[in-house]
Amino acid sequence: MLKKAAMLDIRLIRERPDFVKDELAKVQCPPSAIDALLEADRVRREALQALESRRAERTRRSKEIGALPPEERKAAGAALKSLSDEIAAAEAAAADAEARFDTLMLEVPNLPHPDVPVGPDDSANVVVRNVGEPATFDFTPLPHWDIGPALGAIDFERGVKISGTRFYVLTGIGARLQRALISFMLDVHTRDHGYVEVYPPAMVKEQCLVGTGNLPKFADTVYRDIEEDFWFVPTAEVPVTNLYREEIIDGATLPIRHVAYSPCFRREKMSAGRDVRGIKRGHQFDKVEMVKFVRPEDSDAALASLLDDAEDICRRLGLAHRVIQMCTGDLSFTAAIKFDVEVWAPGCGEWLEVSSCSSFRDFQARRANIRFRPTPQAKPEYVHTLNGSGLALPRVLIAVLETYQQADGSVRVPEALRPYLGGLEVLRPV
RNA sequence: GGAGAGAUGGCCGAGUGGUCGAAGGCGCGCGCCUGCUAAGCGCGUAUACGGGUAACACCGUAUCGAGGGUUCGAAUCCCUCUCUCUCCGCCA
Repeated sequence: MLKKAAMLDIRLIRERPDFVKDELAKVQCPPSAIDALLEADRVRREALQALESRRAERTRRSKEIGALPPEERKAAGAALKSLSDEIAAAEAAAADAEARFDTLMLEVPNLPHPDVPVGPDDSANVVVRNVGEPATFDFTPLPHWDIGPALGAIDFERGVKISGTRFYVLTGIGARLQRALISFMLDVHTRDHGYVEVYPPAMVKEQCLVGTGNLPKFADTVYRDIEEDFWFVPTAEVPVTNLYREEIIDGATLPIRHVAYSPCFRREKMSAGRDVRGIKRGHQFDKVEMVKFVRPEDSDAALASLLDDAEDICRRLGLAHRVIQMCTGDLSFTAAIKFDVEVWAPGCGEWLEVSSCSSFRDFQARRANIRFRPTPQAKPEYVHTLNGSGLALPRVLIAVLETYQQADGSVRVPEALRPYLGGLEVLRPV
């Protein structure tokens, strides 16, 4: 069966090509991509019509043969042989046209949401708000790559020894602190924010990556096992969004809100040589991810609350943070609108992205074919999908260590985490 | 990993080469009838793409786990694969 892999609605592109071109220009997609797509669509439809009219004829004449007495069928059938050959050729032509169309279709990025500021690159991103005062010190705060080893919490050397560059080992209180953070976040989201926890596979089939938009364009950022054709998830967004792939969801169950803890694997080829210090950017890290499936009319409100759910973790941990809205030029391939949450890390002196909250509108739903019935009798419609980290672990760990460090090298444990560490109040150097 | 069984519509379940997108039942929807309820009766009840329409209607094609093959014609025959179940082995 020919796979329908629409990312944008081809009907919208057909009917309003200039509008689509203008919008995509804002996300740095050239208009020629749309012209190529429209041409491929035209070729595809012609091929389809040619094929279908021949098939209709064959069906009609074959049925006539079926009505004949058995002894006459063989002779009557022989006359249809050439028609069948024609159909085979038409099928091949249609499959080619379809494949060409699908290829182009999958490489067109999402349309930006009208609320997104227009800009060429990250310089035009907008700081939406700052929350909390950055921690101040009467001594020079240390970066986590000094604090961590001193606490016996991070072992960089052995991480490199066993797995190579961009790997580290959390040890003792470090491992325990990360586990506490994971439990804390999952509890907050499930208990107070209404998410249903899932624990998904970290290895998925190729089709899942297409659904979320990682493939075909970003294959070089994902690890895979060639022998079994498994792909290692770069984020829980992939398995969780694909939970409902190829499904028609009962409208009454929307919105669906999931939160998932998972390891994440990234090749980080694009960032070679950058952020090599510390645990900020590794090939493997842990993350708590929130994913929502909502009715289209609810997606704007759902994004606002998703963002607030992510920020709530920062608030409860007492981490100074800011919210950045991405401009059109800095939007990801799949996002229609996106806000990043960054926490302040006073030791390394930088804002760390701990969450990226996006609405994909119907972009992923089209690719993954996730629909819902608005009412029991209505035709299925695409859901809107959203997701955001809630939050990314190693960076929260960094922010906690650096924010709560004290002059003697110890680190206070934020109130909210103490129940998860048996009441422990201070981490002390070993 | 070894052996066997299976995969049909929302569900159950017929169908082994032709008029089958698929009997029958259940469920569901609409209507009728019945002074409640239950039963009964009639009609309807998948998805996608393309054409068509102001929008409906309507027309065509595809889909009986997936892919390929045989044939004028495949749910039905052949091959490959996937998944599920049972037994054995192995494990967390």
